[in-house]
Formats: sequence, C-alpha cells, structure tokens
Amino acid sequence: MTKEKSALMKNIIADYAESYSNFGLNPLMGRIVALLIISKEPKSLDEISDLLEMSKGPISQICRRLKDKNLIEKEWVPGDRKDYYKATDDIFGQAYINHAEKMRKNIEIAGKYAAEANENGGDDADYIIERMREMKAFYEMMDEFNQKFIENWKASR
Amino acid sequence: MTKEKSALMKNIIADYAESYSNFGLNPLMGRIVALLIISKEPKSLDEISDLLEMSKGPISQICRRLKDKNLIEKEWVPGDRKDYYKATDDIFGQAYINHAEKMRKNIEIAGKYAAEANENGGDDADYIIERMREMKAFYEMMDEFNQKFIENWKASR
DNA sequence: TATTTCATTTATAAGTTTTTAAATGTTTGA
DNA sequence: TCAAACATTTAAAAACTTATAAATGAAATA
Repeated sequence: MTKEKSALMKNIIADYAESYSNFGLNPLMGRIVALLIISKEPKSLDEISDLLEMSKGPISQICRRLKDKNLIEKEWVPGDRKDYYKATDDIFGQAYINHAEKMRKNIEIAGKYAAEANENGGDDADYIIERMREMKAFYEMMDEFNQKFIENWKASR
Repeated sequence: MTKEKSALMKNIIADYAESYSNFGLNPLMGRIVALLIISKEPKSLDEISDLLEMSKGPISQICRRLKDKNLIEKEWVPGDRKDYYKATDDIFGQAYINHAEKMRKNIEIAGKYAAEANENGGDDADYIIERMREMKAFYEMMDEFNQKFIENWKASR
C-alpha cells in the first residue's frame, strides 16, 4: 500500500539527503528529517517506511539516532501502540548546536598537539606549535561566534 | 625510500583525516592538509606520497581539488620541474569560507521550495511554505554570522 | 627528435556503508 | 499465559568510495 508523495515532497527529500550527505551525515537521516519537517502530523515507522519506499530496519535505527540528537521526538498517541515521530520544535537550531559541537572538538585537538609538540621538542617542534596555536585560536573564535549565533537565533523566534 | 614521520605527525595526520571525514570530506584531503600545515617547507607529490606511504595517483587528484578550494597552492622552485605544494596563508579561514558556501546553498533550496509550494498549492502547501520560510530565515541569519565571523577572523590576524 | 621526468588517468581491487529481508525481542491486551 | 502488533537486530547482498599499480600523456632537456 504505497502512499503517494507529491513531486514537491520528493524533491525536498532528495535535496535534504544530498545536503546531509555533504555534511558527513547519513543521507537517510536527511530523508527522514525532510519528511518530518514538511509533515504536519507525526508519522509512524510504518508510514515513514511506506512513504520513503524502503524497509523498516534502517528507519528504526536512524530514528533512534535522530532522537538522540534531539532532531526528532516521539509523540504519544492515546490508544495506539505505534511510535509516532515528529520534528522537534527548533530543529534547525538544534541541528546547528550539534554541528557546533563537532567543530568544538578541533579546539581540543589543536590544544593537545600544541602541548605535545612543546614537551616533545623535536626538529620542527617550533613550527608545529605555532600552527597548532593558530588552529586553536581559530576554533576558539569560531566557537564564540557559534554560541552567539545560537543565542540570537533562539531570541529571534 | 620511506621517510620517517614522528609519532606527533602521525597523530595529527590521523586526527585530520577523521575530522575531514566527519565533515563529509575525503579523509585523504585531511591527511594532505595536515601534512602541509605542519610542514615548513613545501612538498612535492613524491614526498607526500612517500610520507603518507601511499601511491601517487590519488594524491595528484586530491591536491588538484585542494588547490581548487584554495586550501593549498603550488610554489615554484627554480630549476626544478616538480610541483611543490604548501598550505595557503590563511588555510583555516579559507576552509571556513568553503564551508559557509556549502551552508549558503540551503537558502536557495528553502527559497525554491517555498515558492514552488506557493504556486503549486496542494493539500499541505501552507504548512510546507511555513516550514520552508523558517528554514530560509535560519540560513540567512547563519550566513550573516558566517560573513561577520570571516571578517573578524581576518581582522584579528 | 628522443629521452627523461614528471603529473594524470584508468582499470581493477579492496574496503566501507547502506539496504534488504528475515529472525528475534518486547510490550500490550485478551 | 498466549497471541497480536509492534520495534529492533542481524546476516547477507548491493552500492558506493577509496586505493593500487600500471599505462598514458605532457613538458623539458639533451
């Protein structure tokens, strides 16, 4: 019983899949997120499976991961045992919070290697220290901006 | 004639590979970028191939792509026919410029579908229009911040 | 022009990720 | 407790990405 998707929906879903893939995420994540963003009513795994025309296994897994990332959430429907999913209220902001977290890792990485190169003191240690400090400064400034942006976005809604 | 890499170099290279992969880029890009960031002197394809212990084919291809993205550049060495590559001066800033460009695409996507849903006018068109406008607003604000950040970073160097 | 020294392309192989389909768990209600 | 209605896991297949090694192409020099 395959439900129809409009050409519009199909295209949005395809573009999200590509975009998610471009940012290093599973394209199925993008498809599910797109479907739920443009759906007024929450959708069950079976409905998602039906609309995306693929088996339920990976949809179940990816939905759990999306829930862990706070991009989607379950909605309880009284008298129904199925799980119904919908996009979280500020899904765009949340997606960026997750992304900012990934970027923040670079601060740690740079700091770690600046320190290691400092202790180690090999041939080119001085140059490596300098570059790692530059990297650290960059991502620290980046992180400040990210926090500011997230704050502003939340305020603007 | 395999050249030695210090444990420090190895670890930096491995972390960059992982980080690039996490952001949806080829991990070899990360390895080459890391190597050139921490190298004072420009490196030929043969040297990169030697240091990364892999064949030259993909290194040639990825170096071209990195050059197209303005992350690395060729340096001419008089009396030598080889291509020597080094990281561009503001490689971190440039990497972010590229990244911001990827994000900017989402403005177009959202705008396109908001318009399409508007013309189309299917059942759930109103809801889709609303969500696409929200998406557009988000990425427009994002882009403003990105531009401001890039400006600030350049000014701070 | 022929040879050498490079970079680049290509066919193939290896590795990784994603998907399917089927089996297994788990919860609810009769 | 049993059956029904779900979600989840798993093994195998398919699709995709990355790497190798060899061939090709291009440019410089003798």
